[in-house]
Amino acid sequence: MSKKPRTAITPTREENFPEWYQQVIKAADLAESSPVRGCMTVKPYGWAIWENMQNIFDPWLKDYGVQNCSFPVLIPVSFLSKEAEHVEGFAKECAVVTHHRLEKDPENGGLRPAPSAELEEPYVVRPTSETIIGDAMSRWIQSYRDLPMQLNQWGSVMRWEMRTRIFLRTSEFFWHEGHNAYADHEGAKGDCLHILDLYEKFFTEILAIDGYKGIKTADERFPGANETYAFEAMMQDGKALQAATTHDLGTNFSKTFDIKYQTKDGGEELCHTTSWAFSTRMIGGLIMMHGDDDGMVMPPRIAPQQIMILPVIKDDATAAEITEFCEAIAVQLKAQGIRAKVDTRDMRTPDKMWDAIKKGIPLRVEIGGREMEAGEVTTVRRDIGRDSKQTISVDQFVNDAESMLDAIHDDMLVRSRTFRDENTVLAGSVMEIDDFFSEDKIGFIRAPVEILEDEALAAVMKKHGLSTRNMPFIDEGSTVLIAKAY
RNA sequence: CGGAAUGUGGCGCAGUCUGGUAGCGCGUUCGCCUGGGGGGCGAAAGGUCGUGGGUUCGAGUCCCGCCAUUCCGACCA
Repeated sequence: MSKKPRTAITPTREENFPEWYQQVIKAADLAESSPVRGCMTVKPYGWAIWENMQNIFDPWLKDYGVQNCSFPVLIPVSFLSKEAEHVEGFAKECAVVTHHRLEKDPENGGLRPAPSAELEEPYVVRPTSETIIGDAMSRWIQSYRDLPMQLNQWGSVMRWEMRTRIFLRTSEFFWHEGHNAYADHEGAKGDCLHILDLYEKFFTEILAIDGYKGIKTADERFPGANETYAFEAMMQDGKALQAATTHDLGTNFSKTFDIKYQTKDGGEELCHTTSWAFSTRMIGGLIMMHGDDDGMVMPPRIAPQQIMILPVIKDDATAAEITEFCEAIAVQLKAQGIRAKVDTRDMRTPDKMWDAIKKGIPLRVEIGGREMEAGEVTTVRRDIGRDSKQTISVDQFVNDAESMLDAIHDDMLVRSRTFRDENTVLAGSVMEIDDFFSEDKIGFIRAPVEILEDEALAAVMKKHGLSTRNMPFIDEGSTVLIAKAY
């Protein structure tokens, strides 16, 4: 009587992808929704992923010349209103601070904003910081010698979203936002392209997620940008996830915030500014890219725990000895900079295993009396599962651990690429697009850009909930990607 | 903000139609046996039934408001 092995996550991806996504977050203990509408509480295991993202990416920015700093979380409403397109884009989703004091509410005994403490000018909780950083840059940049100015801050922003999902879209989310200023268009454009390359490197080499770099169509541009460049990844359900963007803001913000510099010959010119970001949304991307029906599958380089060592203890007599044996191996792994840990919790072994599986720890190591006697370990790769179970000597394992993790990363990246390629479909007409999505197929459509001129396109896009993702560099602007998106 | 659904111990649900002292599974705690992909037996703890009103002798159950979550749409990283 062979029963189909129970999956750790119900429902499965195939049964109900959005619900599966929620359940993975819960099972892996990444985050939960909070008492604050639309906001999430990121739990330690989830936050550890974000910390790793910061720790890895931040030095890359520093190496490029970017300096970190911090601007206020509150922005004067008057700042936001200066750039016309920018206001239009963000005004409708701003949380507004109007008072600076609470007082006892005579009506119900609770607290209320004190009417006497109303601010003359309200603030918005920053939805993004172009304006307040533009204001600073106008004072900080005087001469061509001050350029380029490359600033970044790690922080959170707030956008009052109508519909939220943990990591993918929450009212408050964490990100880094870079804001650079250059003397001319070439500088700004080069900046956008360079940082997009850094993002690509980060997504492929660290997160094992490949996608498409490209230029956004006009209607998908950032409010206030002349050009938006984006990295678009394909999730397992075929929907697109905009993973990161860089914006060429031209002189739009320089004009409104008076960001000018004196040229070598004494003239006065407007700066060309850029802004660029990725966010905690990428944690959602990791889940939807790599997760399976048993939960999270962490790419090794971002995994908070890369190797989990499970002592398999049968009786109290050998417990201490086995644990010690495990700890000694962990020490050797840690000496190589590997994030390894022995699970010494007072739980049943199978429960520990499932916990490691649901959390997506890349490599699980089981060590019981048998292994200890023989000087061996049993390893299991999370991305492959029980079929990858193998027993090797401790020495070999310690020696190969790093390359085993690299192999996991490489395989995950190849799978990501293969999936993307297999689900990117060429289409030459609006009808083909309609047919594709009418048949419930998933993936990206790659169509000639001329299709954007076709008057029938809008209706089909609307019918299937599609949007243009970008015009990918690989086709040098001759095609456009069309897909459903997060 | 429109359409739909849901809110009952930590989690998943039944109970609501037909009002009458709040139940089940998992998890948790304790004990014993166990321990290499979710084990067994026994005991125990744990709930203002989302919230505020109303109807009633009596409300988880009926009526109204509000809030939250999820899904679909519009909007968006």
